Amino acid sequence: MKYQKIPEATIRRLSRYSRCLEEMEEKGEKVVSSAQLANKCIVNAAQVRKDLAYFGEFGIRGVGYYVRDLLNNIKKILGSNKEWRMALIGVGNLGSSLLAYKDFLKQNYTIVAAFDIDPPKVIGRVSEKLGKPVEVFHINRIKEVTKERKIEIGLIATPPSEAQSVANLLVEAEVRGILNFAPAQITVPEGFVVKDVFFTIILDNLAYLLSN
Amino acid sequence: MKYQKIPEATIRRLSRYSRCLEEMEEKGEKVVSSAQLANKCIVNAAQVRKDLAYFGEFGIRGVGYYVRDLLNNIKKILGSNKEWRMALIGVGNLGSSLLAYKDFLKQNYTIVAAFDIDPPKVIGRVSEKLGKPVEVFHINRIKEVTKERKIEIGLIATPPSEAQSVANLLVEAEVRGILNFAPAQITVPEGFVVKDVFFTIILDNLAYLLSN
DNA sequence: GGATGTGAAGTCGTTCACAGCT
DNA sequence: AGCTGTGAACGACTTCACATCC
Repeated sequence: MKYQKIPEATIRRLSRYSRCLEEMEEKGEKVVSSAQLANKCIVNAAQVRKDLAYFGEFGIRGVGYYVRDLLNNIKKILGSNKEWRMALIGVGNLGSSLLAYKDFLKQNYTIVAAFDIDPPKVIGRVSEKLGKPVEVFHINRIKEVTKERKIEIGLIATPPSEAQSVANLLVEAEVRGILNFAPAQITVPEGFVVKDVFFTIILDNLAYLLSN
Repeated sequence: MKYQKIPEATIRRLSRYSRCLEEMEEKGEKVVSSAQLANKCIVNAAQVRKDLAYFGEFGIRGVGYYVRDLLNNIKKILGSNKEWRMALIGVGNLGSSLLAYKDFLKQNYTIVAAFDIDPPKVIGRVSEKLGKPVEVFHINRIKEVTKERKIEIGLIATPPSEAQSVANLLVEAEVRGILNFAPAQITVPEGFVVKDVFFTIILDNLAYLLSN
């Protein structure tokens, strides 16, 4: 198949297929058709096949897809087959919630360091994941520590007013991926990636749908 | 303008315009052009005008939009000009994070009750919002309490295995809006609305972009 | 003059329908 | 016979370009 630009929506769906396939594998199911998977994820069967076709041919005509193989392939595509090391910036209200909420992370995403402008005030807080506390450093050690701990993703959980300057620090430290929880528009240079998690937008969306 | 179906994306952008306009209003800016607003939200100026055009004519040709008027109009469209009363179901790890994270909510979204299968174990936990604790009820009182407290939105923060049955209870209690934090596919009847907040999907998306 | 509101064009994503394998 | 893989049709969203109005 010749190259095409891959829609964002396709990537999101792959993530959902991934979760469904994990469930199926646990149940011991060996083979799945695009129709079955589509049904489970509430999408169109052709959509499933097209999504997969962007990346190769993973199925067998007349049969379907081997659950385990497909799962492995999708994880490889998504990059979720590797360990991702993350830093949390801003250990306030939201930040410490994220540290405490161990299910926030699937196995392969780990917070390995945290930063704040006032680390002493928060030194007692820990992640419960694996029972291991997460060290909280002063924000001015961000470059040094991210290097040392091979951090690839930063979680911004500061007040919105600080979000852009924290993003700048992450860019300087060559942390290429940012998950932004602060309700502020932040911009980064080419080659860096920001994904926003704005509860407000989702709630407003819900409010709109409820109001008609 | 004749009726057209309104894209979801338009609604999400309105929410962003809303936040930008609030900032502008605080700064005392009176008038804004579609180009300025677009610039601030990183979208196309025609997009801004088209988004607004779905709902009416809010601008003045040759001038632009009055910040305050536009903001009020957008809030009215979104339904974010009213108070929304919410219930949290599942006061475990994630749930108590949501209770503790007061910035999670803008002024007009309030958690007014929480539910769990084991309320005594969590009775001590409170929301810090306005310093008022949030009462935790046993899940079997959900119908009664949502009625009494006029709850319109439910936040599902249970383990994924319980998400669908909790959704069923909310439907039965005529809570029409659901924000689902549990990584599980849930379905509801016509007339009800579910919005998912899946951190995993967003992280996988980030992982994909970083892996190319 | 200058910015809005909007039909038309363009781009992107989804669904259909069927050829091609197993 | 059955299900995948995919070109083509369709539909949805975005951007352009300009007529319209202040």
